[in-house]
Amino acid sequence: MGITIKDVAAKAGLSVSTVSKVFNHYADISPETKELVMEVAQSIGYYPNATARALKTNRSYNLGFLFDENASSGITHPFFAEVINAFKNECESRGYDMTFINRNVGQTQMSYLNHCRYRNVDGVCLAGVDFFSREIHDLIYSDVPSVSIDHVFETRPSVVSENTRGIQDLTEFAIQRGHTRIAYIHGETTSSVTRHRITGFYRTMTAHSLPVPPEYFLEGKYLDSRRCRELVLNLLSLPEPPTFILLPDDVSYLGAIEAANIKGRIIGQDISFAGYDGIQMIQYLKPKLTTIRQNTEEMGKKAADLLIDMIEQPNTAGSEITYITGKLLEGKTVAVLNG
Amino acid sequence: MGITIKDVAAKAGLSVSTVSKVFNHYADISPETKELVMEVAQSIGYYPNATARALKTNRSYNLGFLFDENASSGITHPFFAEVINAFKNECESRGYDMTFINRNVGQTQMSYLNHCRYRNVDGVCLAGVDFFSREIHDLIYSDVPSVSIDHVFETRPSVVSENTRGIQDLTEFAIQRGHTRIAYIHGETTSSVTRHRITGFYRTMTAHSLPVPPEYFLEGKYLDSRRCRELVLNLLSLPEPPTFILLPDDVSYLGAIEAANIKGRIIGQDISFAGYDGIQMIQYLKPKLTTIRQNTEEMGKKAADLLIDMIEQPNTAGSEITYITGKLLEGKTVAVLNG
DNA sequence: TTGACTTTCTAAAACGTTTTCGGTAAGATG
DNA sequence: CATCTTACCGAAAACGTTTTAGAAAGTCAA
Repeated sequence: MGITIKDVAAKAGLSVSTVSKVFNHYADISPETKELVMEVAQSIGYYPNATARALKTNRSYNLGFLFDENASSGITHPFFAEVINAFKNECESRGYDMTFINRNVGQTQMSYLNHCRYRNVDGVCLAGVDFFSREIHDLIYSDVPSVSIDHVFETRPSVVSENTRGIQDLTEFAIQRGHTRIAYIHGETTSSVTRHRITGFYRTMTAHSLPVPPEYFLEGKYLDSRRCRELVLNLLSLPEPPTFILLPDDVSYLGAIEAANIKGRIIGQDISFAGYDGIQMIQYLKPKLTTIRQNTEEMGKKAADLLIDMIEQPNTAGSEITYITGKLLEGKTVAVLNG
Repeated sequence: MGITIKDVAAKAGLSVSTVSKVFNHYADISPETKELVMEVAQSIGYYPNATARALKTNRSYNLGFLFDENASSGITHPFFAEVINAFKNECESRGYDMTFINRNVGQTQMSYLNHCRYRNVDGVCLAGVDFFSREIHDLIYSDVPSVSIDHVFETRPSVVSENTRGIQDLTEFAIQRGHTRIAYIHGETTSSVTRHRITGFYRTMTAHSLPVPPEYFLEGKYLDSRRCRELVLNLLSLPEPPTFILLPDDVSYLGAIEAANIKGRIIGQDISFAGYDGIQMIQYLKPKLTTIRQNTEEMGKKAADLLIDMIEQPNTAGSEITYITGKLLEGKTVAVLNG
């Protein structure tokens, strides 16, 4: 069909092997031959075929990205979109392409592991999945190189954002400004991200000998502003409402604003909020949200680098954990009570 | 390395050809043999290798997605993210995977066309690129099947959202509510999307014999709320400011809100706005934005279907244009002047 | 001149499939 | 019983590469 290495060989009057060697930078090729081959290749528009190459070398230069199996938000998720984008950019600059790994390929169901094998990906990056499922387990403990984001497996490298630290900073920030009645609407406890954040929260509160009454500690959902709205309404209806509320994430702030309006509270005065993620679009809201800006750029890039390093130097592959620190973005949503 | 068809053949006591035929649903296989092969394959965890298959059949079951070459927003773009997600989901349910096509694979620059050939994609979908560039031209007029979103090439099928209609509806909506001083901050004129929208705007204004003074017609930028803020400020500082402003898109509304606040205008009373896209997150803002909700789900799905149909039935491949109609979402940002 | 290196190239096998073309055996037909 | 079908299976070539092992020709020292 297309132009193959044979065409180049024929036109250059050389063997296929020689042409191949030129493209793979072998040493035993004279400069003249090299130049000739390149010229001919250029002139007839030859480009090596990745599939054929992959078949022979068992290297596809294709990386899998596995995330969000329930596909509720998918690529649309503002936080993951940024991470994926950074991952993709780093892949590309290192010569790899990226393919999404999923379970339903056509009619037939396929395990993640099989999908990886089927596509011959050189490695796979996991983010935002159910890290405790059997399927993920099978994949992680298989021979396909992998790296996980915001979850650590003992045998694989991982990139995790310092969630404990982030919530600690936020809580500390509130306390420094005189808040003592601090509530936390956290995300789903099934994820380790949430558990780390909860740890950070309790740790800080305890350090300052502040109580956390059970009605101040609620399970919310990530990215669900409607649910957040309800929970904030509940909190504000309490006989003794909190003065500061930690939200699951930035998107939840949309619901929090509504709840505050309904209750006639002025944000940053009568009630204080903090989010998590540092999503660009949310930062445009008034009042500007105090939050932790996650370094998504770094997370995606680092994940790609770890994965590719592992692929290219399998001997040096470890299971290191790379911590990415977020940054507290001070907005206008936190009242100063001890002015 | 992995488990191959040979292993299955050996264990089942059959030839490689027979096993292959089972997996490709050939007719000349007895039910018993079929079952045996499936059983053995299952038991040793065999899955056909897509690369080998691709090499032989010249079909990779892999689709390229090409978008946003300058990578400014990339996958992060709220509108494209939704389209891509829908495209991806439809691909998957029809048995295809998706790979992003770009230009910089490793150190070496590679044309889009070469990247497609290199990866052996069965087809490619284009969205949000510079449709007038040479590179895109080369790709579109090559033999690799393609479909474009929001731009039409005569020789290829395309999916376009009814942009002219959308702006028409919005403008009409404003006029019906008594607005006559209507300004339009449009996006970059390099895209045909913008040009269609502009057509819709002028057409409606002219139909109602309403003037469009030059100072009411400004070139903004998509997704740039800061720039929008400046332009809205300018408009509101005019001796005779407009009462209604069409914004480039929903994200721009963030800037518009700021500008209105600065100028002390109450949105939906003193000044009216309309956006475009219908992005979920923006809909949570107060006051709720009147906008056109683009049917991104349908756009992505349809693009995938067109592309796959073209690949699977090349004879029936046409160059039809599929129009996707948006839906006017009535918010609270438009004042009624003729109440 | 000879042997030992170097340098540069090539032949051929291999990667894991698909697919064409036959082949064999069993059953059907006369 | 001989022949024709039919149903099922396999051998082998091919897809476009990479890579190993070695061949051919040139260089150089003794």
